[in-house]
Amino acid sequence: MESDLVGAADNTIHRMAGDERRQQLLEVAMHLFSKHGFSGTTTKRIAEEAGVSEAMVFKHFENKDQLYTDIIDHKACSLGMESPMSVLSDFVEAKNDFGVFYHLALNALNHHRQDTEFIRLLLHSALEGHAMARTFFDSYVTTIYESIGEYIEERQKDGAFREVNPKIVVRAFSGMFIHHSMTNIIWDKDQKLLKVSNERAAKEFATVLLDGIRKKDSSSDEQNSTQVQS
Amino acid sequence: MESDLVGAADNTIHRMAGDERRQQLLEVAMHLFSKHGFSGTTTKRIAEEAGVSEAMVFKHFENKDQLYTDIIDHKACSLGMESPMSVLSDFVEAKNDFGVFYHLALNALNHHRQDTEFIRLLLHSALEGHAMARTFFDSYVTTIYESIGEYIEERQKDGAFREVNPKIVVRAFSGMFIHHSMTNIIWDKDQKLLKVSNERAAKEFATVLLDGIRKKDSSSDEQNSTQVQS
DNA sequence: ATCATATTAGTAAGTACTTACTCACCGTGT
DNA sequence: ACACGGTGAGTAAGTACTTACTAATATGAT
Repeated sequence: MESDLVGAADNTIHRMAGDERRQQLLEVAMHLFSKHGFSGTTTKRIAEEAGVSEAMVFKHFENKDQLYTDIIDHKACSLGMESPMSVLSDFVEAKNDFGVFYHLALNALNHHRQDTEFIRLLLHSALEGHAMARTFFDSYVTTIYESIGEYIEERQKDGAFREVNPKIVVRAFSGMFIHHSMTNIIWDKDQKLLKVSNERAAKEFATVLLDGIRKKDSSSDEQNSTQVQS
Repeated sequence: MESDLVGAADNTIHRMAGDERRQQLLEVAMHLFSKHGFSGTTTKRIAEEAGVSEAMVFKHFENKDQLYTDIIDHKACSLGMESPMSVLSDFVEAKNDFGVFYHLALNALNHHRQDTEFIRLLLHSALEGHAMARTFFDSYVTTIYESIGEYIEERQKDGAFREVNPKIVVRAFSGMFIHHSMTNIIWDKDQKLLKVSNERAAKEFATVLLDGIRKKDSSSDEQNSTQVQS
């Protein structure tokens, strides 16, 4: 069907160092798993793509399952788990509402764009019911819901926000940017339907969340509000 | 691992009518495909689950691929394709903003909840890059973006909505309820993180979209500074 | 109704090939 | 000299799909 080579820039003939090859196998495997899922990816194909015999895969990884979870551990540690809250703390302390939500969204959108493969892998494993997906969700997503939820609660006490269930607000807002990323990653890769920069998207999403789309002051000025620049 | 029988309420021993069996095979296969994906589902397993020999699968369907696309055609015609806009036309004509967005969301949420298997199938096929996923997206999703987009444009001309790219608004709003459904379907099936009725969710989402979460009458607004230059 | 006939639902046992995984064995650099 | 990166040739269990066949049922002429 397809032929997607990836790590075959091998002029320096064979014989990599062990760790190097292991790393390469992880990358090749991730690429394939993210494209075809777990059961859609064969160990033979992984080996081929890495330019190595199938036996090598099993020298470096106990079995296919182990390889899969190793990829996830590896990636989850290096990229996924760096708390998204750390970047926001300044804005949270300053109670800069727009800053908080803008950077939350922008940060996520940038991550998703640069780590498409991991997102696809995550989705595959979630659909297939792999245990790791649950782990990721429990430790990562729950954290965000709590942190952002707390911020919203605080701002409600300040009288700055309406009284809505904070979790619903988090769901609504994360829905905006996560669904935006998902659409671009799995449905509309060439962004025929909607093409915007991450900055623009984050800005509009944050503005909608905070102010909605309905004009509030129908009395005074008719149209100025937010200006749109493409 | 698991043992999920589905259509084995067979007291009337064997020998179904052809169409009946075909229907049963479609249902069983859909159930399995939605759970394990295309390559994760074997024809043997489908046959087993239907309580019939593997050969029967190939009597009714040319091959595994054909079975897959037959399921999708069948489902897409019967359930997916009924335009979600038809329900909204009354609200659109009345320019009932809340009505439009509330019922758009509620309708989708109810559909997603009652047709979880099809949603999972759709996601699997999109991830696996099956041609049908693209078809579904092109014909179904695009339609919604256009219809709702037009409504928003109209309301902007009325001076009722701010000037934002309508497509971004659609993306933001559809993100709220689609991501809500997706989360409940693939990540948080028992809704530990957030449990709300579809009516409640639709209401809050529509309200957030229209009015945001920030209080408008903030006379005591000290720091807003919602300016960020990208 | 009756019984031969045609049709259809169904199967057991294959075929040709792929799958994950193993093991005995190279060859080269330090 | 030997550890270490690497392979060729396996194996047993699956895989999608086929073949050659049986038996239940519908049909229709008598």
